[in-house]
Amino acid sequence: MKKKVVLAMSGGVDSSVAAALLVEQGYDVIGLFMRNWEEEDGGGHCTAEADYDDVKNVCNLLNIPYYTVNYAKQYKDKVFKYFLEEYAKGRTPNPDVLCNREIKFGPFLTQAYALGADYIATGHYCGIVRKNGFTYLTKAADKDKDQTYFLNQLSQTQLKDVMFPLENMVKNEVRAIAEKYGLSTAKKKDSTGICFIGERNFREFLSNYFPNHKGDIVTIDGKVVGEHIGLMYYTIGQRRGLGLGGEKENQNRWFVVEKDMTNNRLIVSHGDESVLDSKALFATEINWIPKVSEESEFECFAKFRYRQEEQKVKVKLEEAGDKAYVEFDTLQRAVTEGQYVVFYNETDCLGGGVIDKVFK
RNA sequence: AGGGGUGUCGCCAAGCGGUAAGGCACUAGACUUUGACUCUAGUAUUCGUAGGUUCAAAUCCUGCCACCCCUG
Repeated sequence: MKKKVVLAMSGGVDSSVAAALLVEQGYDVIGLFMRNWEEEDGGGHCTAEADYDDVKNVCNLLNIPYYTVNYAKQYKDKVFKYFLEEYAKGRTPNPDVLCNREIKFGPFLTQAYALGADYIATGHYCGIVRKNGFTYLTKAADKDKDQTYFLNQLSQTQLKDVMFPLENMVKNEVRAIAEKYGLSTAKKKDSTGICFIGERNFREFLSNYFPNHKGDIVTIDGKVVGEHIGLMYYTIGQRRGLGLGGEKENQNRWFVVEKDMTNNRLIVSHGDESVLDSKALFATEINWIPKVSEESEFECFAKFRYRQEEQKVKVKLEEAGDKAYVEFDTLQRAVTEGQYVVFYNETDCLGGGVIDKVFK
């Protein structure tokens, strides 16, 4: 009896190739397409349609069944609500980390099991290893595409039956396989932007949810140099979008140093960037994979944002590992509250948590 | 009212008779399953304005306008 795998298909190359590989490996594959975002601003919801068309094409070519599910409500309640709340607090959230925890490995998992899945698969670039009764999340073979950062919040239960068919693949190979199979997605551009919402003018998008609350842009010394359109539109270390020109004595680019929520002021500087450096952070809501360390203090590596080199850090656990102080080996630029700190050793993703406070 | 100074792209700012540097902003791409960062490219037929001198003016001359100082 063939093992049944339910695969999350987005209509991109990665999940398309994952489907082909699973079929090749002799699994009984079912494709599931998620539609989690209802357009509210009139604009084209045609992308989701086009993506679903690709899913259909690929599934028909591979001769596997496919279904579509809609978790727009769950997405809104569990991901988007948090996203807006965080912005309202002046933080910079990472909705995609939650999207994985709450949707792709939430209702989707349930649905997959309901369809009789033995395994659940996605087109993520990351690996999975099972030993000693635990499931480990490992880094992808393609170091450049590694997506473990976004999966740092997954529990053992969620990972239990997960497969990542692309774990040993490099992007080029994936493209090549797509070509070989003649998949309609072979040359499709990688999708970017917030998961399910897609790439868009971020400022314009946020403006649908927040009133413009203008205020002063001031330098560290308190000199007013401009006007901002609302603090939620900016994030620490940001340069573009400030609209600030050069000054006679200092022609360097301006950047955001801090968001003063109480006074509705955006603090900026230019030139010396060391004001953005920090030496430690305090993280909350930490999820450890596969389980919390037995030592309350240890060294490992960490990333403070996706696509960053891993940094050497020292972790000091608090509250049974739910929270932690993380000290950096070297100063880090623009570590931002609301983002995730994700821990690694040489081979595995050890989990991660929300950056709640940053220490300079 | 008198004396001095300044007016070059949204912001700074070179140029000072030979046919508009540069930086920042901005725009567009690249990169990217968050937001950022980063990278590449583009961006003044025109120099406050009206005349004049000259083969040739942002650069010289004159009037006017605006702004900034100082003196009353």
